[in-house]
Amino acid sequence: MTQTMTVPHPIPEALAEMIAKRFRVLGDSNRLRLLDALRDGPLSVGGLTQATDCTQQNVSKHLGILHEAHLVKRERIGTQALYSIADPAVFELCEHVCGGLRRNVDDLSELLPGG
Amino acid sequence: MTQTMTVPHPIPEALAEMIAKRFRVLGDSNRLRLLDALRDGPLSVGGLTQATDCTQQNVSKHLGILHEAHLVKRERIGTQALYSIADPAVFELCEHVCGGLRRNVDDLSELLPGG
DNA sequence: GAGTACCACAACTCTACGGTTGTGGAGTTG
DNA sequence: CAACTCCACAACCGTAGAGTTGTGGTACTC
Repeated sequence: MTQTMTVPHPIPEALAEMIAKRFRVLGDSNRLRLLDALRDGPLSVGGLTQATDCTQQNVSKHLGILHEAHLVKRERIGTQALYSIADPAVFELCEHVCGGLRRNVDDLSELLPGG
Repeated sequence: MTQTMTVPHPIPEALAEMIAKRFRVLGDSNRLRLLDALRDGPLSVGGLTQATDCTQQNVSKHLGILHEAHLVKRERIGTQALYSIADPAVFELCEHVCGGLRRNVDDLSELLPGG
């Protein structure tokens, strides 16, 4: 499962920008919380607006960004728009980041007495 | 190795912001290229300046950001500053992102005739 | 058809951040 | 000490992007 080193080296400028762009899409806490809210299943814009404490317009805007990045799927049901996770792999990404953060904290902890 | 679902759900606002912040650090192509340039081993600021086409001040600034995020280590040797990868796991992150991008492209490819 | 949800687009403001310029400090060399 | 190299800090400018406000469009309901 751990496909190793498919990224060319040195990395082409264009690829670096593509990867960076996706990282930027994930670099907003509201968008992460929207994705998190969709873990239990599809939700409408109204439902997602309640899940976060943003305005409906703001939620719609962030969902548009996530949708353009193919991170969520959109399905229209009557007057509603049902959003769902397009690729569950995004959560693995967050797990990886969390793992890195944890190692950082552990390293700091060892530097302190009683750590 | 695949530690599953250690991220709480629903995700706390503060944690979402921490994860988002790290994503933002990785959301710049020059920083990704700096990390990529360090894959072969430690390099000085001068060396990294040559590897990219940025000014020395810009490289130093980005390295400062990467260092503050604990993504690179710094070691002073005389007048030089040797930077190196602090946690090789960042490359796995990039691999994951690349995997997601590939799936997106493949999905698009199937929609086109001859795909 | 009138009224009412539900959603998304556009324009605007304000902040965050990338890049440049200028400069100063630390270390080495002669 | 003087000159030079290497690096990082600070101030500035320009732009990308997050959030708000306003609004229009689509689909149900009565």
